[in-house]
Amino acid sequence: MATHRVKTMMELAKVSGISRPTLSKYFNDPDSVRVSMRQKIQTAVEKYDYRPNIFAINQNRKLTKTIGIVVPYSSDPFFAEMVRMIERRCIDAGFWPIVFSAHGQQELENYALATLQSLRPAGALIAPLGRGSDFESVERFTKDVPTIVFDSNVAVGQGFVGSNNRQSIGLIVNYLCRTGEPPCFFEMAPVNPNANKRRDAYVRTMEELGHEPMVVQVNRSGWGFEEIGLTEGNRLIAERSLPSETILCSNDRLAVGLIAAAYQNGIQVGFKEGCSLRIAGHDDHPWSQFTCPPLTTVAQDYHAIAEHSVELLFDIINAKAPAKERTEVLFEGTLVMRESA
Amino acid sequence: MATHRVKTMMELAKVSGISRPTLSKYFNDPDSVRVSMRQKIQTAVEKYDYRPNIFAINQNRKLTKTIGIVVPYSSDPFFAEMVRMIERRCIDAGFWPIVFSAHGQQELENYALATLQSLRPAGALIAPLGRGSDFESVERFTKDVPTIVFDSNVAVGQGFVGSNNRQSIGLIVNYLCRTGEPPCFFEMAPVNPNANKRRDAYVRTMEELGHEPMVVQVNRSGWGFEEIGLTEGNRLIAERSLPSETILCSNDRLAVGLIAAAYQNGIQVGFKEGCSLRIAGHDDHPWSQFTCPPLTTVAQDYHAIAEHSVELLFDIINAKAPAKERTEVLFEGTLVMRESA
DNA sequence: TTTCAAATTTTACAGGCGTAAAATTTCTAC
DNA sequence: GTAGAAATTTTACGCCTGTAAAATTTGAAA
Repeated sequence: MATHRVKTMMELAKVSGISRPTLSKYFNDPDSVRVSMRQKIQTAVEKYDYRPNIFAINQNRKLTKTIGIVVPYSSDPFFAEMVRMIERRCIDAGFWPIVFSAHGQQELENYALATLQSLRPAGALIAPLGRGSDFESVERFTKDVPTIVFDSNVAVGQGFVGSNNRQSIGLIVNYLCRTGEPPCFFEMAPVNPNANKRRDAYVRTMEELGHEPMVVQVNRSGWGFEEIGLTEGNRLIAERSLPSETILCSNDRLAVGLIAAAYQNGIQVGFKEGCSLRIAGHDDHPWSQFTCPPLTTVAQDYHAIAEHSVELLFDIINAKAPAKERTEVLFEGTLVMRESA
Repeated sequence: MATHRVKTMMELAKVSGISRPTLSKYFNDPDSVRVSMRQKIQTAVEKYDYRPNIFAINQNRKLTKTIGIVVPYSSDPFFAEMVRMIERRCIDAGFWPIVFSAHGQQELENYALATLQSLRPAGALIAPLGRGSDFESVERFTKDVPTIVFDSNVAVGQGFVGSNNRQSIGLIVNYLCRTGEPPCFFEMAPVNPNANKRRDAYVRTMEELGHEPMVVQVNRSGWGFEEIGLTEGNRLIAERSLPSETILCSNDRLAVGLIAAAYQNGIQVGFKEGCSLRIAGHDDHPWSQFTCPPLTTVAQDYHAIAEHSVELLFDIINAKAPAKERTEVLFEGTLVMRESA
């Protein structure tokens, strides 16, 4: 069966006795040819190990089968997980996902968008850097490519899918207040809209419950959240400047660092007798169950967000008309009670 | 300056009064045209916001500027970090990196390789799944594309760059033996050559030091290392079947899970007075410094591995001749002493 | 067997750029 | 100012597939 390999569709047409347009039709949509023909083609394709030239294909198609995925930081477990789910859905739907990470840098986000744009993708799913984004560039991109924004609600694209921070923060603040001392809120300089929404949600919930909001903002930025949690946690502990013995972190990665700081200072973390600090997070990152103690947090609905983002994008692509209205979909968080708070 | 956008090189030639072949030459290598011409072109390109069509370009070039990067699991912090460094180097060298993750699945690794191959990349840097790889597929890929293998030494491609496990494991085993009870070795069913090499290195070093090797292998596989460390750690502790109070884990992620297990069983981990278990890892993952207690481990030289892999690949690409001999380069690990052992 | 719609083949052109060869212009050195 | 080299332009063809339109064949129902 190891016949010489065939490199063009024309050659395949010759050796298989099938016309080239029919082959072309088949590769565009295997179901568009008769069953008998389909099988004949499949046999020939395998026999001659033929694969269409991606570049030639996309040169003439108005719409490629490429779906761009752009995330701000690919090693962040939240995004890593999102990417995995999104990729899977795209492949299953016959699309060709291609992933870019901005690695936390505006320059690289712009590069990714420019590169992606020149690939003329059918659509894109992007989680912008947020505050670090070059808004003009992102907007220009979305003017050209059907785009769904997820996680960080930058006001561009045909839609947004994310978490309902108001609800999820409300949930955990309520829990923390009911089970002990009302929490203070630990955050760094906000890097994206989520961070702001979470702080605001914290403040509002505390006020609703009749407590004084206590926001501890440290003047740090970047994507090394754990390191910030550790360093600043050490400082706050040394200065004894934490306004509460219950600390709600703006996200799990910050909490991971803070827990490390507590440990290194000999402070027992947890909700049980003998513990002097309660620490909670937000997101339910994959590693949050492995902290010591395991982290109490609010889970974002990863699956729903990924699923819905992709569905929304496919709808827009298939509609072939830019949605007249930017849709926003928010999923609710669920409380995950572990040992830390 | 917001003139109407120009979409083809021909149009750009018309509006700028520069011939198309010269433009083509410029885009292939800006240095191949005179300075005055270069500036004229750059001005026109910006004015008309022109970007060459990637598909049309690559259709005719024998060699594209694409560099494929394939990793077994993009959310593993080791690979996430490697990808970041490799991407950066490629971009700086004027190449176009494109990343694929196998997400731990053979099927997806094959898909990634096939997709990549049809992009006709100038070269590829791949970290195979290892045992989970479809060797035939990987080998077929490397026959077609100049490839450097990193991390997991599967015997394909033009070269390999990785860590000297013999040395690094020797280092930490020595350290552990000098500072306390000789370690047992905790591993799961090996997923790649590294795992085997590390165990063998452990056994040999122990023998050299006159100690009885104690390998604890748990019959689990997959990429959820922390979970395995936690679950199996809990079991081993409950059964009291750990052969030593010093445990060297085959990698940091396993150690993270094991530390969590110890914590949850009320066991103090560390090298200090009052601790009853010492736990060490291998790799120095980004989050190993945030465990409780911080993890003692051996650092792989991420930077050197990334750097050298890329250099090697560029050498091969530029030589335009397949290396007659497969080169193997190993970098040494360095001991990172923290609190856990 | 006839009939007609559906599938396939034939023919032909388009897409945007690489690239080769010959003709022309521009620059550098004398 | 001029020769000679280097850069640029002109001209023309090729890459591999998409796709449209007309001609032909195929298949299944009547």
